[in-house]
Amino acid sequence: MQSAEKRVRPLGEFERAVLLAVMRAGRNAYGVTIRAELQRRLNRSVSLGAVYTTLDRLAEKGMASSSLGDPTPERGGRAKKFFAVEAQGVKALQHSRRTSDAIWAISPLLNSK
Amino acid sequence: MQSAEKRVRPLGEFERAVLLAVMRAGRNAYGVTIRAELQRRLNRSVSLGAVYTTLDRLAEKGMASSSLGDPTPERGGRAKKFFAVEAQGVKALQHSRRTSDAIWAISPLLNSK
DNA sequence: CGATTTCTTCTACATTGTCAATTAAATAGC
DNA sequence: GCTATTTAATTGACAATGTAGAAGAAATCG
Repeated sequence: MQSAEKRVRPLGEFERAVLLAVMRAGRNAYGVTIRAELQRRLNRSVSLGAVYTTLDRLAEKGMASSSLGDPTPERGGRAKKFFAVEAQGVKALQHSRRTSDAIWAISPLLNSK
Repeated sequence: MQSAEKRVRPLGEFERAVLLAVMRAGRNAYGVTIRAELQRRLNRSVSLGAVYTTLDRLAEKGMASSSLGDPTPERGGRAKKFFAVEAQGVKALQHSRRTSDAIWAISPLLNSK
């Protein structure tokens, strides 16, 4: 019997970047660090709002999860909300990776410089 | 003196695929062939409407151009509208390629299997 | 002409991308 | 206890992209 192919919801490009950034940031993945990672990598500025919005949507889709951090910062400031990539997220990323490769493979003229 | 960095408008992922498909189809790039190429590559169905809409948007942005084909088909049927990738489109694709690579480089865990 | 074929246009709407502005929670001082 | 200050998260909005399905156009054959 064949698996029903749960149709993995496709990821937008920014969602992908965010998910990967979360992965990258590891146990320290929360708004500010994620944003920093994104800006560094994408080499452009990204608003925190954009990050949170995307993070929330990813969470809704079950690709990421969040947990409130210990409310014991060093010097004031609201508690952090940490994010983590869920199994579905990894799945989606892998699928996304395949699609991305397939797209670039369409025309060999543009391969990695 | 430094170039003003004309800010290359970013390409959405589907736009990218379409542009590459046009490139691929070469002198025979028009709705039907482009769509076929996309479906084969992306391994999923794509409506003609989606293709044309995207093609038009790319043209508006100056990344692609079109020209009406010779109105002399074999057996009825409206004339074809051929598309070609413009210099700006190539530029955008290259830029897009770099960004795409940068994104995947964020977390090495997902690299090409 | 009218039927048929091959294409392109349109109309619509869902999803994503992105901010700027607002609100919340914490803590150090007074 | 207040309140200024700090660090984060949440909202509200809107633009850009993704994607179809229905409708319209142009050609050719009988």
